[in-house]
Amino acid sequence: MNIGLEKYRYYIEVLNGSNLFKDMTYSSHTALLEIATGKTWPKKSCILDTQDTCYKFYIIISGRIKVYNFDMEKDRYLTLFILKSKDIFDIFSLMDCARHEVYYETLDQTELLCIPLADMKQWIVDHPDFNQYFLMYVIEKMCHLQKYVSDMVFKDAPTRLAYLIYKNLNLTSNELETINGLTHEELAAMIGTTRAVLNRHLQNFKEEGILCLGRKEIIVTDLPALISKFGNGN
Amino acid sequence: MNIGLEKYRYYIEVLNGSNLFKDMTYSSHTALLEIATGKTWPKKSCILDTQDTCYKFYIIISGRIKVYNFDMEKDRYLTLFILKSKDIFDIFSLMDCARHEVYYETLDQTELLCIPLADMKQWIVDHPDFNQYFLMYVIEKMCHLQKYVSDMVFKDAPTRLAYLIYKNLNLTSNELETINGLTHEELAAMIGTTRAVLNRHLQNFKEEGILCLGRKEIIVTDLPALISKFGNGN
DNA sequence: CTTAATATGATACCTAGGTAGCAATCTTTT
DNA sequence: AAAAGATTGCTACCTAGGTATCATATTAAG
Repeated sequence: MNIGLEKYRYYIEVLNGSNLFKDMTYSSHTALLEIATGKTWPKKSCILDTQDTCYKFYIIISGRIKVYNFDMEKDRYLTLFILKSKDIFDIFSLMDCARHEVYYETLDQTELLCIPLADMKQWIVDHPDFNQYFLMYVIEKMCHLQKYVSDMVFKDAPTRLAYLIYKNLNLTSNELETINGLTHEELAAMIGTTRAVLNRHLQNFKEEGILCLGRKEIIVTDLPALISKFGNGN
Repeated sequence: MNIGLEKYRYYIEVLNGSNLFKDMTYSSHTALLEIATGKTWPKKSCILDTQDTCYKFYIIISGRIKVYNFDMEKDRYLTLFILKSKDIFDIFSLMDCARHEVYYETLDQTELLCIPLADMKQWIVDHPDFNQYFLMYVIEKMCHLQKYVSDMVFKDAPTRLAYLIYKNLNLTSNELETINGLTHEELAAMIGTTRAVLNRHLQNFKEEGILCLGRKEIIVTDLPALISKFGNGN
């Protein structure tokens, strides 16, 4: 990679802040940046047109990317994860995993480090310590999926919605993070329901004085009441 | 471990057959069996009384163990996986992962290798190649959860049921594997529904001539019709 | 052998949530 | 400025699936 020193430092800083790369030597980071290319994708870019993630591996520097899968019959999609700074993808192609029906799309303008898959694999061979952190990372994502399944089965939509908002609420600033600025459509896809249903429950919460609603904006006005909506089992 | 040669060979054979341990040297296996104890658990044993999986790691030799989580409010459980020969658990405690609400219960009499967690961690340090296979293993499980979530959202109960049966059907012998001999309650927990609903759809399938039902037994009589129930999107 | 526990089949009822459709804003593009 | 496209709010309707409750078989236990 041939870039300005400023940018280089910035990338290193992000790597240092991530659980995946933090405990590595400076030379490991250098070797990684050596094989990486900085890229910027505009909002709403769809990635993984099959070819792409088959040959490239990505580290997110800034911005958000949703990982979703799409159901043709119902013409609906389901968001599995929202990836942000310090996240990586695609885990599966890195492991030569079987076909998995997952798509990627940027929610913001997104900066990434792009690394040819073969180079990344070689880097991992050269830095075997990484496997351990990688494992932790994958297991963390797996925990999320596990809770996702059980919430879909046991919790109703209002409960899932309340929890989604709470989980992404910065309790200090009282502002939403990670899911801020998303449409109702996007939020619905994050709790496995449709826009209409999500809106219904948002309106209910609003009438109960729990939320204020604006265009692409949710403000929590009664936190205890919000918490009581999902209650103990979380 | 101090056991008969016959049993020793049997364990080695299982390890050789597993994706997790197959590509290892004989001495790696020996080192593993050195720190392991053979155990047999009767049917319906509940494991992970918190203490247990915190300090032990298990490799399944024979039998089945369901991994489930339980919802107090609804008094229902959801089966996430069924582990069998060559599977391992608990992944999470091995990685010092945060609390996760998952329980284990044997479905059959089950033979296991039991290894103190600390010893297992040390063994992994001594055999770093393992991390790679472990990663593959975890990602495989993750794929399953991913499909689980999206099926819960997009597919109705009959579709999920048909697919469950198909996936566990040995096409050569026309016999069910892994889910054979389970009650309707257990089967329902595998597709995130209740016994009543599952039974309803089983009866429908039966009337359509797709299945024959016996006590703890399902026989597929019309495979093409079964397949048409979940159709293309799988 | 008797009793208790488990497993299945079947009924009726109810509700959460999915669907369709439309109008009113707000934004972006032409 | 006008037109097209998003985004949101709201209505009415319908259905899959959850709940509750029995009645039978079948198996296990005392």
